[in-house]
Amino acid sequence: MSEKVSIKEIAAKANVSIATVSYVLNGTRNVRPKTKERVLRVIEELNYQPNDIAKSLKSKKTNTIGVIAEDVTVFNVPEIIDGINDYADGHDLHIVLTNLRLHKRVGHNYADVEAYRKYAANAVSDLMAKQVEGIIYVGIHPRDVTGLIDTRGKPIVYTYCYTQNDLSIQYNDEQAAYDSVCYLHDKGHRRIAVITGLMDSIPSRLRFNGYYKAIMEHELPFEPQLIKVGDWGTESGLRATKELLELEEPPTAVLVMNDVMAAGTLRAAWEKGFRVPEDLSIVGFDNREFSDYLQPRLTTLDLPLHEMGYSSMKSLMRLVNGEPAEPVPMPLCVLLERESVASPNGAETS
Amino acid sequence: MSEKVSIKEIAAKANVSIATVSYVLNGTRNVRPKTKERVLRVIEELNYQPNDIAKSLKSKKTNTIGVIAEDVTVFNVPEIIDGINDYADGHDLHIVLTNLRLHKRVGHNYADVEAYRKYAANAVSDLMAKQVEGIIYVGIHPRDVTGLIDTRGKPIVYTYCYTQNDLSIQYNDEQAAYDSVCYLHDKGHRRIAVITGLMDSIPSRLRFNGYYKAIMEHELPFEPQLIKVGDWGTESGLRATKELLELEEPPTAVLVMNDVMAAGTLRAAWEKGFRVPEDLSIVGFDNREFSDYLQPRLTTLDLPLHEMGYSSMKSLMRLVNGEPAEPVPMPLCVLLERESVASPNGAETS
DNA sequence: CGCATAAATCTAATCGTTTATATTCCTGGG
DNA sequence: CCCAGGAATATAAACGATTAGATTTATGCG
Repeated sequence: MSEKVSIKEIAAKANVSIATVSYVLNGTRNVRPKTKERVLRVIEELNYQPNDIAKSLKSKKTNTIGVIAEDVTVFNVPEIIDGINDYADGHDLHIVLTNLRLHKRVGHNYADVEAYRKYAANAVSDLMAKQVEGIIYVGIHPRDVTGLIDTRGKPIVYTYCYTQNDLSIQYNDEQAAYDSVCYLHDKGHRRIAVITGLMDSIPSRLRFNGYYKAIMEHELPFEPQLIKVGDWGTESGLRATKELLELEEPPTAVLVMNDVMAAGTLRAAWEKGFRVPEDLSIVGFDNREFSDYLQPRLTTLDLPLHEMGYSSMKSLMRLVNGEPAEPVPMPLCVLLERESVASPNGAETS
Repeated sequence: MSEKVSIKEIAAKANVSIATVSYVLNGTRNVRPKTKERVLRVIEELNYQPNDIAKSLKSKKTNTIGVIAEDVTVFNVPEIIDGINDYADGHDLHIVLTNLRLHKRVGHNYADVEAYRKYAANAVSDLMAKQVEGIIYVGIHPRDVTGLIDTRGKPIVYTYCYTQNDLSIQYNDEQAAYDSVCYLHDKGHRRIAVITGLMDSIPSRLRFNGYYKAIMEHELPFEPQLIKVGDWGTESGLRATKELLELEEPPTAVLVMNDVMAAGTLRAAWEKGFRVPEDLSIVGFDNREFSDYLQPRLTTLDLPLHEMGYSSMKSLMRLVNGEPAEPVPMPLCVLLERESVASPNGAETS
């Protein structure tokens, strides 16, 4: 009912032209105070609500950006979206969210890019039709998605995944692994093992680089038997840890490349009769919520997800506004010290 | 560059009127095959992309609904959004997501409704301006939000929270608690304790109703010392459980009203030397992801979050289409049997 | 008081579609 | 071969705003 009030009705009732109404609405031009007040009153009376659709049509600006998430239910995505929203809120921007629902549609077979290229393509053309100003693509697992998406020249920024030709925001995996090995070294550890994720994944390799670099720099033993390859699952963490603890000379600390596997590590230690952190120190990765409920509470690396989202939006808006892309420093992980790390056998902190 | 092709350019190049182009695009009227083909070819050549903004302006339909989430980073929200998206995908609908970011803005003080009424109001008027067809409001904690939002007559459906005047989709808390007590009874348990959340929360009360009802129906002991009030936090679960286990006659099973507290229960049992499930059976609530990493893996109630989202959208679209609201059966939780429940002391399953 | 000039307001075109209505083009039967 | 009548297509008016440019109104100064 009150749906139908447009500036035309306002204009009629206030005895001015629609242009004048527009001027008072936007302050685009001077309007005599008397007139302005009159118009404002009518706007109030008629409970006028602006219509952004019409505005967008004329102005060719929608102040809307499209977010394509491969799967919003994956643990890191909501926090990234939160960061995107944070920026959007502060800049009068709106988000059209497209959820590809990859897990539900193609299971865990991310390698089969063709299978969901069409989902992405559909999402993109829908968003284009909606005249979004740009697109943010949120991958669920870090990997190279070059060529997955054609935006026909509209700005796009990727996050949590890699791409060759476009801007992509990803946290510094290598640095994080490096930092945590240094941290363990500082605590006095010398035999530091690592349990990786699947080695065909980019972050596994980057994190391993960080581990390797730190080991070399501190001239610590780099022994193949201290390197275990997991598959990101909790069972693999359990198995790998058991192998480590059965070594003649077991490590005193282990860097585990995600918290899920670290949960398995904890269990293995318990089963083998190793106390954590007294006999074995553990650093996890991801700061999953449950890592704080584990026993002991897990020391782990917090991912800068909010910052990634925020930063993606910021970069995207530069592109949207035609400014040149500027290099974005990689967001850093931060080590959360909780209870799963101690100095080994009464060794003193160096 | 190729941005600017509209049906006008198509019309010109194909030597037809814009109306004809529109007809072939929408199949609204018959078009001679020859003409149709010609138009289609030009569309292809010029790489025409439709403009939904213009379409919406004329047709007064945006096929867009607004989702207001109090906080997308809260564990249950993404799954609800996923359900919303699932419905949207199948019905050519789009989602404008507004994230109120309540945790970040007002901390955990949800009681201070006034503090975020303005956020909600802003979100609503933005969405109205964008001409969404309806709104879904996703609360973060189940509570009554009546009067929080004025949509000026546009359809709105609430989920995960309660409201007096509008439609609200919430799962069946009472039934879930009832079912799990019956399940424990079936397993042979007779002394069944409960650890509630804060008792000023609606789900705590509903779940307690379910517990009470089942206890009464099976004529089980209803003793005050078997009822512990927690605060949803893991520490409170730990404390409450210790008290239970220190009882002269401790319970053989306990229903814990969320998995976070249940993690504390597990820890308490371990500290007190009770084996789970041999000496103490535990049923949690929420099916948080980590409940599967606990030791033993936690038997818990899975929340029908996806269904709630899907169902909210379905109900909303009925309203949008002017159909009468129809009663929606409350989505049900489902008990996931894992490892934290067994029959007590060799008692046999009844 | 009259007029130049500045300030306020209005007119009308436009954005990219849809869709009544008008017009033109075919088709086939007499 | 003509014409009625239906099929195909074109014209033009919306939808609700913005914004040049035209027009009107107010202001100040000689």
